[in-house]
Amino acid sequence: MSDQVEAAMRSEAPQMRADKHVSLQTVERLSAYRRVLEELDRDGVEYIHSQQFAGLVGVTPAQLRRDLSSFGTFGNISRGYNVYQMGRTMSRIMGTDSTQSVALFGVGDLGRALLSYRGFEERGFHIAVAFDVDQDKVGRVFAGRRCYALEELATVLPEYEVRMAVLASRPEGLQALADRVAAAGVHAILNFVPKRVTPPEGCFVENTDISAKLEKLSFLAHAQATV
Amino acid sequence: MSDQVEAAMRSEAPQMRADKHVSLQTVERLSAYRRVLEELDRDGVEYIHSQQFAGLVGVTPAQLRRDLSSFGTFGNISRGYNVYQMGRTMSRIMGTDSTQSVALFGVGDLGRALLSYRGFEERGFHIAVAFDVDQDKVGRVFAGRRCYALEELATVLPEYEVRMAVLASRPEGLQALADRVAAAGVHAILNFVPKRVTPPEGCFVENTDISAKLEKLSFLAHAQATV
DNA sequence: GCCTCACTGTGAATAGAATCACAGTTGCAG
DNA sequence: CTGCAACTGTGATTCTATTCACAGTGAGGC
Ligand SMILES: NC(=O)c1ccc[n+]([C@@H]2O[C@H](COP(=O)([O-])OP(=O)(O)OC[C@H]3O[C@@H](n4cnc5c(N)ncnc54)[C@H](O)[C@@H]3O)[C@@H](O)[C@H]2O)c1
Ligand SMILES: NC(=O)c1ccc[n+]([C@@H]2O[C@H](COP(=O)([O-])OP(=O)(O)OC[C@H]3O[C@@H](n4cnc5c(N)ncnc54)[C@H](O)[C@@H]3O)[C@@H](O)[C@H]2O)c1
Repeated sequence: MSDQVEAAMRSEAPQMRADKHVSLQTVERLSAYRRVLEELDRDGVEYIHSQQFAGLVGVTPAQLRRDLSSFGTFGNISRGYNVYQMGRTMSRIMGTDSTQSVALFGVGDLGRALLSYRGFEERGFHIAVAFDVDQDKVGRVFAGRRCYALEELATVLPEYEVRMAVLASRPEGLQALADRVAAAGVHAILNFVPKRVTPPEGCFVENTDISAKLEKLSFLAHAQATV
Repeated sequence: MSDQVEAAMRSEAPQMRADKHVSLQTVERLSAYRRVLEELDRDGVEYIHSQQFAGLVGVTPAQLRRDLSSFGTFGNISRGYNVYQMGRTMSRIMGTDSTQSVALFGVGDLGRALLSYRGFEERGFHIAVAFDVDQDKVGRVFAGRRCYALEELATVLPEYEVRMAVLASRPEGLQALADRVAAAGVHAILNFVPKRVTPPEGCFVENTDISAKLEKLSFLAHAQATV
């Protein structure tokens, strides 16, 4: 093997780590890293140092390096990080390097907005199918995606190879819905319904409570006003 | 003052604290606490202990007590917490005991879903007005709310006494938009656009990145699969 | 080929959040 | 009125995340 090839391998191929513990907070920053890497790649940047990279993402360089180090070693000491290479690696780590099918539950106002959103495809997610309890909606096609009745869940989900689910239904029966979805083989649920869901066995649940965000902001704005 | 009255005051009136430091994580749990208190109140529960309360919210009793203690003392040692009283106090702490006006920027699919959502009013927020750059949308009324051109921002926001803003526009010019909004007197921004915003001076920014949530879930589901 | 410079990856130190554990209180039973 | 049982609020502790700081390294200049 020539020195060039060897050197290239050393500097280009990230040493991924089949590692132990990765903090949840690190995971949350990962998508921000990937987004910045994508922009840099579009701008034709080949290498970037932790200092500038961190500046673009809005974290400290130390934190960036620490986060990355929990997945392996990526950086070339003098040149910094290879933008393209590392973007690919991030996608691989997050499992978004190939498109995954997602199912939507609840084709209301929010559900339809999600269905017509293009951004998910760019990030490796495809809402392949929708479900609703409303008989007026079942059988119809929304933004190209068919809406099924909840009863068809167990047969339809495997058919579309659905790995993740988004809940935009109603608070009533939310836990039961989550349990059914998990039982049908879904291992990750994104929940928009403002009600607590106890994660079913073997299934991750992530909540997005928009009102809660507003409340947090309200508190902060208020608190500052009184200081 | 009779003993009864004195006892009642001691047990019912929360001792609020004009306190020092409140952790951000505590603030985020506050809305969950309030939601549960509301449900309990609807169910006619008068008092509840930290143990059961924590169970309903999904935190440990110790954490609940610690969180509450950073705002003052609420609990009656033997009877627990007064559900109604504490619900009111939570609202007051978060500044949601009276309705606040919110402005929406970007009347696209997501913006319209937010406009027709009833849940915000229940939580003390009222989207009073909308803005868009699209001339087809300016002047129209969406779910009862008028859509203005961005240029009218400086005059319209004070008119509606807007305290907070929601951004559901596009990535282009996002920072400039945030800066303008903040300059018009808004101190808190909820941003749905997947692009980093540097908080303008004196303004809090909270981001909700739905794709990032999916990416996090994808990572978790993947990671578990390989364990 | 060697030297220099500035960068990464990571132990050590610090800051911060969650949990433990209990002193002190209070409602209530008798 | 007294004693008991059980709860809160909080100091002390543990656990986790972030930042510091530097040894070791590689690219590029000469
Ligand atoms: N619209 C928003 O902007 C917004 C904002 C924050 C939170 N949310 C939450 O997101 C959820 C959806 O909001 P929305 O405005 O689209 O509500 P919506 O009432 O317009 O739509 C809900 C849809 O879910 C369906 N549904 C009800 N139970 C179901 C079940 N068990 N399985 C499948 N489908 C079911 C209904 O038939 C309806 O079509 C609500 O829980 C709401 O609180 C919405
Ligand atoms: N729709 C979704 O489900 C979804 C999900 C996640 C994130 N988002 C993000 O939310 C934002 C809105 O999504 P959408 O689907 O409604 O997009 P959209 O393209 O349907 O609507 C965007 C609206 O914002 C307006 N706009 C653009 N620039 C503006 C500005 N500077 N000031 C005011 N208005 C402006 C446009 O005219 C348009 O009406 C996007 O940035 C998108 O990435 C949307």
